[in-house]
Amino acid sequence: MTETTTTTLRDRVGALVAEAARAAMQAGALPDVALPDDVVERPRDAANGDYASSLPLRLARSAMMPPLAIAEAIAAHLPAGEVIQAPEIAPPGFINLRLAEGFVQGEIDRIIEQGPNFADISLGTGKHAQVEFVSANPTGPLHVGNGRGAAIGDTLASALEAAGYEVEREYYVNDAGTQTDVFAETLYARYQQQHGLDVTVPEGGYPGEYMVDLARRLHDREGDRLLAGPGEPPPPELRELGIELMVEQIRDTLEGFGTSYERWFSERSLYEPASGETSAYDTALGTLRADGHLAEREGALWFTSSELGEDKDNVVLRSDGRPTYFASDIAYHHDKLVTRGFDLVIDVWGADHHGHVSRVEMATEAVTGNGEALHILIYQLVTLKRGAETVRLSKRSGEIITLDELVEEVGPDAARFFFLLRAPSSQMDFDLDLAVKQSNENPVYYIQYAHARLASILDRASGEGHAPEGGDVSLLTAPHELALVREMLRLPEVIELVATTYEPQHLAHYGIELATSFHAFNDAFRQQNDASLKVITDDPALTAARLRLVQAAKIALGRVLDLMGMTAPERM
RNA sequence: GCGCCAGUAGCUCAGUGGAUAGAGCGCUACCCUGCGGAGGUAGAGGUCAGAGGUUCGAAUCCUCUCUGGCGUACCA
Repeated sequence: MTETTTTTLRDRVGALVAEAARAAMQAGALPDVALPDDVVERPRDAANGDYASSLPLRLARSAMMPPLAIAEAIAAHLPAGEVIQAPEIAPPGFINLRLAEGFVQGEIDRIIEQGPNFADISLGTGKHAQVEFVSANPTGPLHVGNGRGAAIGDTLASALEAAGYEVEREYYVNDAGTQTDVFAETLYARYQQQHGLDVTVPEGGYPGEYMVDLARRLHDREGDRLLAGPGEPPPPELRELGIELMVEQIRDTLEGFGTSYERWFSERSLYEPASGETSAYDTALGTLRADGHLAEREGALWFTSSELGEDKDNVVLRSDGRPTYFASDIAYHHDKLVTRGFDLVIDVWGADHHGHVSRVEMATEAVTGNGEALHILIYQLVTLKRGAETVRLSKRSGEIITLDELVEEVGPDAARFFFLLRAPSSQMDFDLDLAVKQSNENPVYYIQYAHARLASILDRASGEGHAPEGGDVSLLTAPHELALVREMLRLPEVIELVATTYEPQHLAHYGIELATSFHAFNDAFRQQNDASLKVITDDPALTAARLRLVQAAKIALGRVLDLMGMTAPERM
């Protein structure tokens, strides 16, 4: 059994350079100076090696030596080895490192051994993480903007899993606030209309047509038993059933988008004491009160965040005695971090909520003492366009484009990938006309096509009696073959990057680059007009070796697609 | 007004203080009796919004200005 390496290759190479630097210090070739954490990076230009270190440039000041002299001192203690070739020094003070050919070849076997676990790292081993995302009010269908949150949150969760965390995906259901009152009133009006009553939707209610559909479903299911007397408010059960139906609809939409959750967390449950104990709300507010973070003023109860550096205080309990959503948020984060004890909690919010970030962070720190564990990820809003025309995203505007409609038009894979390509912090335009018109040119197909081609080659080889088993990877020496392996070896580093920056777009861009490497590899024979460069050739040993490369590439590409929640088709 | 996020190729966008700033789409020219052409190769296209500053080195960090999005409720 081969030992599984769960650090990244970058860390391994970096450790070699750091060791060499320390050896140079011990030998007196270099003054004893502190080393930075990261000593190697991936150079932009492959001509500068697989990894490069700018350590000499960075140490020049503290070591009081010219960068090139430092580079030579380090390089002298950095011999060629199993992993890297002899280093090259490049002005003004870089040490360029190339992976040893034998090492690159051997990694093919290791990737096949690891199979679907290839690229797992141990960054989060033993830690529990929670990613909460979408969490839209259950008062209407999900729109396109929610899709961005779903793609980001789900992929982030997958990347954290690959990084070793135990991850829970959670949807926070706002079933307790004033918006659900408005929802219930609107639904009740539509429900009454179903029974021929002349009632209008209340001022400020939800005008959308979906409320009519919802009322019809309610009518079909429950008949007229939810009708109250004239002038009476909607019965509580109607609200419950309405929210239930809406949550079901949202769950269906997300499943159709390829996203499912471990847990649907009810806001209302924060106010319900668990078996004779105090509720999460009482516990959290009690902590704040005990620590002197609450003050009564103007008949309301305030979180005195201005004493903690915030520009103003925030109401937790209104003068009419009803808690605000902020109060729920405090209790919710206490539950996440203290009651459930997650080591890492990521909230994925749309930019329309960014005004809440600092106060929730502050309150979380106050109530848990562990604010560091919370990371609130803000994604900028999606501007929806039809050609040049901007479509507003709002449940209250006339036209809303639902996530269902988007999935219907472009498919879940393309929709997810489109969202994942953009950094969360970047505002993005989503041109519906373009998405439909150019769906065949969407980069999602570029990646999936590469996967289908890989599968096809293995199929064909199998039909002709070839198999990857027993192939000798040391026969693979062509540049386009080794370049493909090198590209695969980046995946653990990409996962580490996503799991530490919480920015899933790196995965999407990497997917394109890996597919590009494969397409270039696969078309080399055609470009060079040389049939001996094909995978399946007259040479059985070479064929078997190349099939191992193809098998490994299929594993790597399949992993990337899986992390993004996309299908990895065997044929298209 | 104040705060947060952004401004990079014609368009949509990547870019972890390092070497000649990239991709897709669009455009130009090539490569098919094709292990799947939804592909490959090459090319044109840039004042990294502007001005200062920090640094051996800045698209990246800091300050200011301009432009856009969002927020700034006892709404969510």
